[in-house]
Amino acid sequence: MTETTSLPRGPLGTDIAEWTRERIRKGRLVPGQRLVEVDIIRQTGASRSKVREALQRLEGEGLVQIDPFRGASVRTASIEEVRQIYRARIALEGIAAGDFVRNADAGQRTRLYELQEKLESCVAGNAPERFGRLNTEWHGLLVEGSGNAVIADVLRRLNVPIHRLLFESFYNSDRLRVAIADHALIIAAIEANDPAAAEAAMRKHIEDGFHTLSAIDHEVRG
Amino acid sequence: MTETTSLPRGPLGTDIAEWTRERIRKGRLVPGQRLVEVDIIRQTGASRSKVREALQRLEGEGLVQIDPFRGASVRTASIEEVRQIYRARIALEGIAAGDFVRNADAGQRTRLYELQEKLESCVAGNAPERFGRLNTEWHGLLVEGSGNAVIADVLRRLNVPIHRLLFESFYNSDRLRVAIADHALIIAAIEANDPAAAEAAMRKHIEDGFHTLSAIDHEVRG
DNA sequence: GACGACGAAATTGTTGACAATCTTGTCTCG
DNA sequence: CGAGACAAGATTGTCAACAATTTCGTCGTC
Repeated sequence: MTETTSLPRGPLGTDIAEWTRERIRKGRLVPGQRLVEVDIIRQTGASRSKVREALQRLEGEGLVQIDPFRGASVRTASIEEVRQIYRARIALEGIAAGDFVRNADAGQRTRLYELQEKLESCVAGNAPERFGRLNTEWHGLLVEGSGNAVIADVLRRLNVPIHRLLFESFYNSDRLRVAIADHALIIAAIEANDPAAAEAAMRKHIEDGFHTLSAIDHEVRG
Repeated sequence: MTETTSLPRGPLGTDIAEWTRERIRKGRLVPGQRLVEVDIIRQTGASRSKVREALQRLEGEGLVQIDPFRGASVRTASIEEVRQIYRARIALEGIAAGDFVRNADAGQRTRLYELQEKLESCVAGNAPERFGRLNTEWHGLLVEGSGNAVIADVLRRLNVPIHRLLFESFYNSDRLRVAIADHALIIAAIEANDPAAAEAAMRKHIEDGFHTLSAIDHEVRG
């Protein structure tokens, strides 16, 4: 009896968490905004237990902050925290790039190259939204090819809190060109079977990304 | 009215989580063992809501696994997952060692040296239990000195699932001597103000640690 | 004795009601 | 007009009862 299709059950706690996560990502919920349980219940149809479970889950991920008797609110990530997150990304995606060289199979390499070509097509078409999605996919595929699910999981959690910033104006066409050139360097190291070079190129790529983000932040906040 | 001492409240959800976490660490709860809610209620005096909240929190940390209508059980970490965790530690503690050289103040450096001396005294006294605690403290201080709270948090979560293995027979006197020699190399790089060397030494240290652990595991499981 | 159906006990999932606390609007007094 | 006291409403925290599901022992049949 493994038949579990179309059970008349409401959404699970993880579903609510995912739903809220996505709303934060899309900028629908801004930092500091309070997440009232009843509102989420109305909009999702879930029970209060599930909503509370979801909010606690999101607190564990660092996405929201829960104060006693004041509920959950979208947490604001300071530029200093973003810097620390990027430092962690440098370490983790760096080693993942090296491990991609060591562990990725032919299919994964091919898919990486294909994604790179799609990314390049975005420059001409000037499609920053599409670039964002493909870029996330590119980085995700690289980590997947490294064969390390633990690192993949940690990175997923680290990346979420800064998606809001990305939606500001991160992907202007200058940054697009630089990012694609960085990717090309990483791919060259992969094709040359040089883990150390791949790691170094990835580190530089992410560090540059932070510098761009930092400049934008400095500009926005005055 | 910030006076909140001695509120007549039962233990919080986080307290129960901490309590359970500690029991898993100490080996009191073995992998696969089921965590029955009523038992935890009896032993801690907390309400069921709190216990369930705690278990969900622990699931988020990857310490326990929750199946529908079957409850929570201590999750087993395969040797492959441990390998992936160590790979992440290599990346994160490596970069933290480099950042310690860049960011740590004089007091943190001094404390690191003092801890190293205490660790050395454990070799003569043959006190593996004390060594374990001091070693955790040493690594914690190093990450703290790197000035990166995000990395510190990620590492705290990563380290928990393998504490069980450590209690088997990781800290025999041979391993003690090797670990202390590794630490000495890292400290030398710190004193020489050489971030790259500190990172490289830390990477080697953790990689050796995994090889030791892997050998023990291979031996134990036949 | 092995195997499967059956049912009671144990365990987890869900809901709703109530208590504790915060928030907001209003009123009074200076 | 502004500041503080007060009360009503809104929101979250807690708990206990009930429903759904699994687990385990028992019994009957082959």
